[in-house]
Amino acid sequence: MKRDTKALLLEKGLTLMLEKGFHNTGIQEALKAADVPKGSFYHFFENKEDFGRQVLERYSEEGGEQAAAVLADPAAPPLERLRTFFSAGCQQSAESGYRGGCLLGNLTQELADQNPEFAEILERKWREIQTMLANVISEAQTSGDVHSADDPHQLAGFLINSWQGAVMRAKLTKCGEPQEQFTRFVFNRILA
Amino acid sequence: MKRDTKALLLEKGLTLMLEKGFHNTGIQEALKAADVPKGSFYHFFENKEDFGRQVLERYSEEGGEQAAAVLADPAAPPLERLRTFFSAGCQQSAESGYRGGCLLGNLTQELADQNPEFAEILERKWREIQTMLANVISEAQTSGDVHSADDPHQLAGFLINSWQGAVMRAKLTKCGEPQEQFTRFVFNRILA
DNA sequence: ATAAAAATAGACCGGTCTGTCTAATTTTTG
DNA sequence: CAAAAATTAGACAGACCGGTCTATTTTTAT
Repeated sequence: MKRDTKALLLEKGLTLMLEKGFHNTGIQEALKAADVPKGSFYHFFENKEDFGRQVLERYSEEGGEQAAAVLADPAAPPLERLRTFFSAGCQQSAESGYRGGCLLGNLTQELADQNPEFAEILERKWREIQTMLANVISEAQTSGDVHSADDPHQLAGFLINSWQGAVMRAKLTKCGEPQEQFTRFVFNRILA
Repeated sequence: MKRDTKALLLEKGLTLMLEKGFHNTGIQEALKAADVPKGSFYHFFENKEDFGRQVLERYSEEGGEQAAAVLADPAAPPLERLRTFFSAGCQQSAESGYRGGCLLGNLTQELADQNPEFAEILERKWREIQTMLANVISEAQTSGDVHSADDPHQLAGFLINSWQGAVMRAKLTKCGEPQEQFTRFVFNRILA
């Protein structure tokens, strides 16, 4: 039984695309990192775009599961789940040395204007997260943990967009301050 | 008297890099757009990185002047200046058809992990904006327009990062909602 | 065991990339 | 006007890009 070549390629591709972006990541580069010949690549993937799509799919599935495990956890009160969600993000950024950031954010910035099909996928992913957040906010509102009477979906949109801005700035400054600042303002001034 | 070739190249380069990013913009492409031969490019610029730096410099100088004109306008009360600043951003995004976004944000996302020298320049630019915002916030606090007693520089950081997240999402959805949402939450829930 | 299918292997193609080089031309300056 | 400097001109180089193609090897199914 041998190692799954396709999964290995997706894994290496994820690492590379996270740090270097889509255009600046070469197929040969991923191939070399995985020690796999070119023939295999075009056996498993149609072309580079297909590869990128699958890398994104894999990333967002994994991230989505993680997020769902936190945000839909019935054992914790909704506001605490929100805190856990964002502090997990802070932790992950720190663990990676503030490199790479968020693939969803990176590809959005790079491809939103360049590739309509990709853009559609990306927007769908954002909405998935936004919906998860909106549900928790809604719960927190009915439970009284959150006093803001804002529309949950709008508030969720504001949070996820703002958060992404903080992640980007953290990638630039290589420190946790932007994300921690975000957390502080959100939980002390907006929710709460 | 002939048109300044260097300025023309920078102009075309800005347009291209705004929409396509740094790596995905070719020198030949900019040359063709400006109808200028290659010899001129390497006469005016050391290399592609130098070109990118100068494009960024030109963009941020112009943007900085615009921002300063609004944020440091002694004729308007500080809170109103803040409103004007962000609503001008909304308007510019709309006018461009939500294409391109913000060069500072785009290059940050693309180059933060790739080019330390570039990263340093970018962070300096962000801090310039952040400082301008912090000054207005500070004014608004002492004038009583803003009740939040948060540290102006931290609040300014939160605002500019969040705003950038909204700009990115707007570029993806091709609509003004993210930025308008940002404005609503900031002025109704955080300031005010 | 054997036929069919899946996966591996890498040479090769046309195109594009950044960057170099020499020469011609234009502009400026003494 | 002439010498010097600035600019324009574009062929060329070498590397790398995504993608194709044929052949071989490995695995699976009968």
